[in-house]
Amino acid sequence: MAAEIKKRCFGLAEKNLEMLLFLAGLGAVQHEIRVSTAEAAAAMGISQQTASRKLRQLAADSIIELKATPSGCIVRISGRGSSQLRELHSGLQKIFSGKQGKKLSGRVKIGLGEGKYYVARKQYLEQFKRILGFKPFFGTLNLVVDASELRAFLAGMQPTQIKGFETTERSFGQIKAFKISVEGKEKAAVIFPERSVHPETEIEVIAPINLRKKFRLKEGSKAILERA
Amino acid sequence: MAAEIKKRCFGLAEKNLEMLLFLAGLGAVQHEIRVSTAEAAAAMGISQQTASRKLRQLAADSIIELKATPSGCIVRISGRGSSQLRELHSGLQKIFSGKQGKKLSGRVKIGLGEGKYYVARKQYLEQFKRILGFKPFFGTLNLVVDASELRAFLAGMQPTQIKGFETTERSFGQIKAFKISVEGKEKAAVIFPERSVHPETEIEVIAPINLRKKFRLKEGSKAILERA
DNA sequence: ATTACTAGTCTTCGAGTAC
DNA sequence: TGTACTCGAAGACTAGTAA
Repeated sequence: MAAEIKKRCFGLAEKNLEMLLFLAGLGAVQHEIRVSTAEAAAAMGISQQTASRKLRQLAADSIIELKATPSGCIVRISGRGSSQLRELHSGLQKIFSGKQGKKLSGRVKIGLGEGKYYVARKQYLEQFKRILGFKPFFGTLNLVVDASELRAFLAGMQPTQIKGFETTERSFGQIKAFKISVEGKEKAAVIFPERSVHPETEIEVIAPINLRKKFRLKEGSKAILERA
Repeated sequence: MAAEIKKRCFGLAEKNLEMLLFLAGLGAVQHEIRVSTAEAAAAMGISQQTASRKLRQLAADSIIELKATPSGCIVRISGRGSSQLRELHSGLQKIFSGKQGKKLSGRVKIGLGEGKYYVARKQYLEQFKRILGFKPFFGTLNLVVDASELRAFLAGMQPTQIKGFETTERSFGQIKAFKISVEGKEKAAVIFPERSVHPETEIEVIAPINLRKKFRLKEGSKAILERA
């Protein structure tokens, strides 16, 4: 009975989307329409009872305004329903515009310099050189990015594994690295040391040169990463 | 086990649409992506097991190509999946373009003249005059239209009821009428005699004048109806 | 760390039917 | 014709767990 609140990818917490689309297709976004539950049921390949129930559920969730009369239902999609459909629409537009996860923009955050400490270990350096193809500059560029943009950006790439190792003092965990380019030019890599628990919206970038200097990046500057 | 085939409004026979949208948002339309079932599950507010099942269902329906490895899933949306998303996209575009069900185009079909017989009854004529506001020309214009366009066109209008009656010889059923205009000018009405079983894609139009003559319509000519 | 099977629970469906 | 209730059946979900 409790109204479940689920966060969904497209702002679409709606399970009766199909019915909503059917109604929208009948023009219920713009104005009131008449539908019988049987008509909707036939169009969607479900029973009249289920169509009736789905309509009432949509109405209960304020997705549509519903007046059930003995001669049919008068339906209009509410503001909330429209905005859900619009969100879906713009989401699809993004997908088919082709600019999906090819770039990632972030804002520079001057970190505490922990990155330096890890990256400078010679056991890591040797692997970076061999696997990524460059000896990283001593220091990392930290960027704050959007979590879902980051996910989309990374999903399309193969990660490279940098193995961990142990010294007499302590052990160093493995690092997951993704080859990228910065500002369309500079070869670089996003690294995820598997031990250190980063916030989901913060990433570390290493490159053969001092990125901050080359691109004159200050705290809060915008930087664009692209797939390599 | 049998693959159910349901005809749906948006060409979307897919119940795992949410997962499909999630994958598309990660760029799986353009290229292969890596996702773990747990990651997808967290993003969608479902369990890892369900995410796994949904992925396999999508793969079984050839909506996606799926390679499950011990280090995650490699997913790419198939041609079939893409086209379903595209259809959804264009459907939404139609909805928000605002040209939803405001007009209806049809092709003239020279009928057998049955319409004349009904329409010309003086008991009907009297009601047409009173309720629709005009005395119809002796003869109907038959149009072949698209079933779903017709449904969308009619859903946005209030029907007017023309009552049936009985003569000594036989009885005449009631007629459902929708006030419209033809070619943006001529006042008219689409009528549905409730007795006669029309095919879903054929409608009868009555007007105070001879529409066929006025607009020079022949068999197969295109005619546009608008809401009144 | 993965994927995915099994089993029990919970949700959703639709036939019958009331209004 | 309509909408919508009940209730038994079918399907979907998750926890536990194997691999």
